Amino acid sequence: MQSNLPHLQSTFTTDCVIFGFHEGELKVLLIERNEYPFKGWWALPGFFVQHNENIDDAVKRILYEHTGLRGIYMEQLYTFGDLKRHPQGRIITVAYYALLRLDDLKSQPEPITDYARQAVWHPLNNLPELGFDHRHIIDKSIQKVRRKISYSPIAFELLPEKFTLTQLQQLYEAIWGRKLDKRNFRKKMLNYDILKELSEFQRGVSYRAARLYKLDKRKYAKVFQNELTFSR
Amino acid sequence: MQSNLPHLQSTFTTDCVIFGFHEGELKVLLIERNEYPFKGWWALPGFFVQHNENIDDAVKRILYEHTGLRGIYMEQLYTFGDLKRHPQGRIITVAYYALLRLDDLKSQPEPITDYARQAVWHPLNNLPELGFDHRHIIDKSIQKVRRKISYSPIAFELLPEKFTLTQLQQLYEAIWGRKLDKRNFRKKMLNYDILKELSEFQRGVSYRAARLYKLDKRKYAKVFQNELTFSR
DNA sequence: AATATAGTGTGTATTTGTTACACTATTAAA
DNA sequence: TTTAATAGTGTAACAAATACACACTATATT
Repeated sequence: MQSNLPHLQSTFTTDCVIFGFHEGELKVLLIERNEYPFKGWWALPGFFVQHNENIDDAVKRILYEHTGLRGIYMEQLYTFGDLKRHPQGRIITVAYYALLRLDDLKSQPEPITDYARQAVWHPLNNLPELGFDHRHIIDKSIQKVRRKISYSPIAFELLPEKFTLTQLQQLYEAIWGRKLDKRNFRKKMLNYDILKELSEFQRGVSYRAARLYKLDKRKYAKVFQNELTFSR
Repeated sequence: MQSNLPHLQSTFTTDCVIFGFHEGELKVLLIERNEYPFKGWWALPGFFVQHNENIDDAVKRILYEHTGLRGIYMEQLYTFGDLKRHPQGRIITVAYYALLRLDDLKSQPEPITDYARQAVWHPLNNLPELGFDHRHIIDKSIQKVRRKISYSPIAFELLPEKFTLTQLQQLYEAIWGRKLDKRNFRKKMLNYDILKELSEFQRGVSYRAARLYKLDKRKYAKVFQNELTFSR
């Protein structure tokens, strides 16, 4: 806006809270930092946004560098700009969260960046100490996911393409942090009429195999506009 | 994060969508810009965040400079950073929205900044052409307010301290853009048990004066935690 | 004085959503 | 063939949301 400054550029970072769901537990992908500040500490994947790069593209790049995957669901969360959040001066960070199908990952992720020594999935309920204000960012993102899951079918972004109703229920339970009634959950979920019942069943389990479902993409799109109300 | 850059600083702006409610209509405070780029255009109040200033404080300052008021309700909306959004290079803006009691304003606001020639309330349904991506920012903020009003009593931030139930209903109708059933609205709203019925009535109206209500602050606080569900 | 209009105030029937709750079926492993 | 583990299913009571009916009050216009 100041017209006397010819070519202004913003220096800022982006950080991404990457959620995964495995064995009934929500997990977050953290990196061990290989650069100062907070070298050797756990932190969120994130780095400076390049000057010729849209923010969304930077996040996509960071997601790819840490998971090897593209097309991951992501959404902007909040911008953190407290004067003291970064030891080297005021650097704001535009935080995103992303939801990942863990079965799309072939193996343990190996980051291809200089600033991360390794990337490891941590259970949300048992996080190590984190650098910067990253703990605060994670707390805020889980709040947002918790709210968003009640009016938008984002939960499916965390599940494999074919899933059982029990898996879906466990996911809701993990996000909301409380048990749900099985019959009521199924009734409600099937009533939305966004799931396609498959004739396939689970394999390799030592008990009665559960039926598999997948999202009905057409109906899904409709519901995405109208907004679900999956409360409580 | 790059440890070889000693004192990094972010250059970025903040813009604020200030909502007001008057005569059954939602309004937005716009300024006529007095600086390039977009000199002479309508735009949102907003400017560079100073290097020693928290973002929230910058927004509070901007709100004060344009309305003369402090303690206005405000919330971060989204950060816009498209490469082409600012003609002088990539400047990201951290957008906020604010909700204002118009009766707190003594008169037409007179901005005390250099970059604004005047500030004028515009009806949300009839906005002029705006500079930058500000039209987009307003669209996004009304979506957010529309959603937030269903689970949080932010509507009261737009009303005078003492208000009638009809005013409250008109506000919901203006934000949601549709008519509500009067009897059901009142029943539902009174059921939340967050309003205090006053023994005062409207004055100076040429029809039956309506009873005035105000928020019951104690109960309000409780509800704010638990979250309302005022849907549809 | 009559009429139209806009507002307040109360009640009730209907529909819709939420909750609580317990047994049978299937599969693999021992 | 028994055991262990999980899948799968229906109904009734209750609460909440909605639609709609009616009555009353105040004011402006004619």
